[in-house]
Amino acid sequence: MKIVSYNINSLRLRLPLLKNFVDEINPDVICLQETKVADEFFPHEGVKELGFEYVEFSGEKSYNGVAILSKFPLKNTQKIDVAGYGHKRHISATIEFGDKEVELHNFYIPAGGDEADPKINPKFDHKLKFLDWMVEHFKEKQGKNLIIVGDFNIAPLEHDVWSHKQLLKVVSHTPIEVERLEKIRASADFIDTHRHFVPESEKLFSWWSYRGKEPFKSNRGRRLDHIWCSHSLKNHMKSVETYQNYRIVESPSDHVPILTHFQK
DNA sequence: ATGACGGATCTAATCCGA
Repeated sequence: MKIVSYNINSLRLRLPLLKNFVDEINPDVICLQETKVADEFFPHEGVKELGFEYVEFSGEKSYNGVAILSKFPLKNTQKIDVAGYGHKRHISATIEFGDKEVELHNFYIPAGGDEADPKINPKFDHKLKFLDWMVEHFKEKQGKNLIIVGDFNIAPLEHDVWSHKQLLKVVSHTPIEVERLEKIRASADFIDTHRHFVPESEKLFSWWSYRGKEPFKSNRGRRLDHIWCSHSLKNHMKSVETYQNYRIVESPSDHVPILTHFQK
């Protein structure tokens, strides 16, 4: 089972790009973030042409929005208004994987604004509340088969950013966020699937700013997108991919698709 | 490198991302 997480930054605009990706990679499940489309305008036809029979989504106009496209049935779909802000940033479903029932959660964690201080920056306060909610939520789910993916908007490790020193005070890499993320990871003993396969000493990015014409020239990227699984799936992990070339296609998202291949 | 870009929206100039 190939599971993809992709912050697509407008599903309708990038349907052709997504089609290319699906034709090239043939994933079984795609979790999208920043679909930027209200549910009544969801592009059903275009998505159907991608070849996914099971589609669930939770969107809003202009901002946020998440979706799961799957070749396997999606059961018990849930859309949670995390921390009560009314944003469409979560969708989950249960998928059968061999003899296991896997609970798949797709998150678009708030970016958090500019200032890493919840007292003066309501967006950072929102981000921390969102992360705290996740800690409590997954504490209750210990022992389940879990896969949680998405744009977490946090690059936790030194080599998840282009310059650890220069980004220590930049939202996405501040110690306060990184500690919260580690709490979530510990809450249900998750494995960071990409770092399971890619050594921590190796730079690994999934996002590059739109500013600057050639993102790989300076390579000032960050690893903001993640696929985690519970230990019960550890022996099923086969490989991971980060499709960096999708940052330099025509009209790219500022994020690239990432993939984890689980085998039965 | 706190924005030089890019997306969506009451198609102009504004909000937002990270």
